[in-house]
Amino acid sequence: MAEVRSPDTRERILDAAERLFMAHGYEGTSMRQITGEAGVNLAAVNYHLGSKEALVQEVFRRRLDWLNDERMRVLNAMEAEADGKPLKPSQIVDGFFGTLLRMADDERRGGITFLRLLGRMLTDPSEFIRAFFAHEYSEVIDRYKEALFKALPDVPKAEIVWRFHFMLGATSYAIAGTDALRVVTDWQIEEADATDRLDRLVPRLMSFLLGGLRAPLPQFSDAEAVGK
Amino acid sequence: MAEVRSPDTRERILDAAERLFMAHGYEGTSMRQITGEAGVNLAAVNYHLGSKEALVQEVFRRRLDWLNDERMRVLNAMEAEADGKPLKPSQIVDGFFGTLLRMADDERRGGITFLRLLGRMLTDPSEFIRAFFAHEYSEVIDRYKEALFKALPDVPKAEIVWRFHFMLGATSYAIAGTDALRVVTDWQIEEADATDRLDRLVPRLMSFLLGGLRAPLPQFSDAEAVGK
DNA sequence: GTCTATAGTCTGATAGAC
DNA sequence: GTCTATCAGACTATAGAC
Repeated sequence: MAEVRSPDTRERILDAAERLFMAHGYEGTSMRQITGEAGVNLAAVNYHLGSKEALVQEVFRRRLDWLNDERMRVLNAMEAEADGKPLKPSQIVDGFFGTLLRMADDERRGGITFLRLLGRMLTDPSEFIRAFFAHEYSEVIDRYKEALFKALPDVPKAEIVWRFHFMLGATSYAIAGTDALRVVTDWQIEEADATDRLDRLVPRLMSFLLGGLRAPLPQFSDAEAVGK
Repeated sequence: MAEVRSPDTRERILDAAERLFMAHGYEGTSMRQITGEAGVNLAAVNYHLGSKEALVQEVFRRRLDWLNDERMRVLNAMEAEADGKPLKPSQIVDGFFGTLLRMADDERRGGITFLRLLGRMLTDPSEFIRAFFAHEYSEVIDRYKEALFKALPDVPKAEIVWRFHFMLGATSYAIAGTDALRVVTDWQIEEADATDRLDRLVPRLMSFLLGGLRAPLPQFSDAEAVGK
C-alpha cells in the first residue's frame, strides 16, 4: 500500500502553475510567481521539470492523459454495447464533452481550474501550444469523429467536422462559466446562486450542442456547392 | 475633402499591435516587437498612446466602436420594420453574430486579424480585460437580449442568456477558423481550399447557432427546478 | 534535494538632444 | 514629432555550497 504523504515539491509546483496559468496565461506568469505560490525555492522548477516550457507541457499532460483515456474507455464500452450499430449522437456528445465537463467536479483531476486553463489555451494560436495539443488529442478525436460519421450518415463529413469545432467552442465558453458570462451580461438573472451551477450546466450545454449538431443543413448561396 | 495620405505613425503602431497581440497575446508581445514591426521608434508608443495598457485598449476601441454602432443600427432598422412585432430569432442572430463575422471581409475594420484577436481576448479572465469589455459591450448586449426574450417568450430568460453565451463561444472558435480547427483534427477534409472559406462559414455557423438556440429545453434531474 | 547568489538578457518607460 | 541613450527592475536559467 502506498504511503500517504503531503504533496511533494514537484506536485506543488504543478498545482501552482495550473492555477496561475489559468489566471494570467503562460507568458503572463513568471517562475517567481509559481515558486512563490507553491512555497518552494526558485530553482526547484528547473531541477524537477527542466524549464518553463517543459513545466507547462507537464501541467497539461498529467490531466489530458487521464481525460483521453477515459474518453476512449467510454467510447469503447458504448460501441461494444451497440454491437456494430451506430451510436446515438447524444451518446457520442456526452462521451466526449460530458466526460470533460464532469472533470470540473473532480478535484483530483484539477477540477474547474484545469478546465478553464484548457479552454483558454485552446484559443492560443502559437505553434508550440498547437503542436502539443495536436499530438495529445489526435487519436481520441479521430475515433469520436468516426463515430459521428456513422451516427449521422446523411450529414456531409465536412459539416460534422465544423460542427464538432463549434461544439468545442461553446463548451470552452461554458467552462469559463459565470466569469466570462459577466463579460457580456450584467447577469442579473435571479438564479445566480452558486450551488446549482454545474449539475445544471451540463444538461443545458448538452441540449444546445445536440440542437446545433442536428440543425438543418446550411443553404449556400453558391449553387455549385450542392453537387459537392 | 480629406487629404489622402499614407498611414501615420499612430495607426502603424495600432496595426502592428493588433497583429502581434493576435499571434502572441498581450503579455507575449513586447513594445520592441511592436515598434519594430511598425517600423517606428521605440519611444513612439509612449508618445502617441501613453503606455502599453492604453495601447491595447485603443486597439480594441477603434474596432468595437464601429461594430457596436453597426449592431445597434441593424437592430433598430429591423425593429422599425417589424413595427412592434417580435423579430425572428434568425434575424437577431444574424444581426449580432453575422455583423461580427462580416467584419472578416472588411480590411478597413481589421479583417480576420481583429476577429481572431477578439476571440482570443474573450477567454482572458484578467480583471483589466474583463472590465474593458463589460463597458464596451453592455448596451448592445442588453438590447439584443431583450429582442431574444421577445422573440422566444416560451423559453426561460436564464436559458436564453446561457445560450447567448454558448453562441459566443461557438462563434469565437469559428473565427479562429482553420488554425484552431487543426488543433483537433488533421483536417484532411477535401474542401480545404482557401477560396470558399468565409462565405460558407457564415451559413454553416448560423445553422448551428439557430439549432442550438431553438433546441428542446434541458431536463434537470433536480425536480425542484421545474417550478422555478 | 534544496538552497543562495548571480549571470545575462529582456522589459516598459523616460529624459533630453535635435 | 522623432530620435538615442539609458534607467531600474523583472525575467529565465544555472553554478556551486550545503
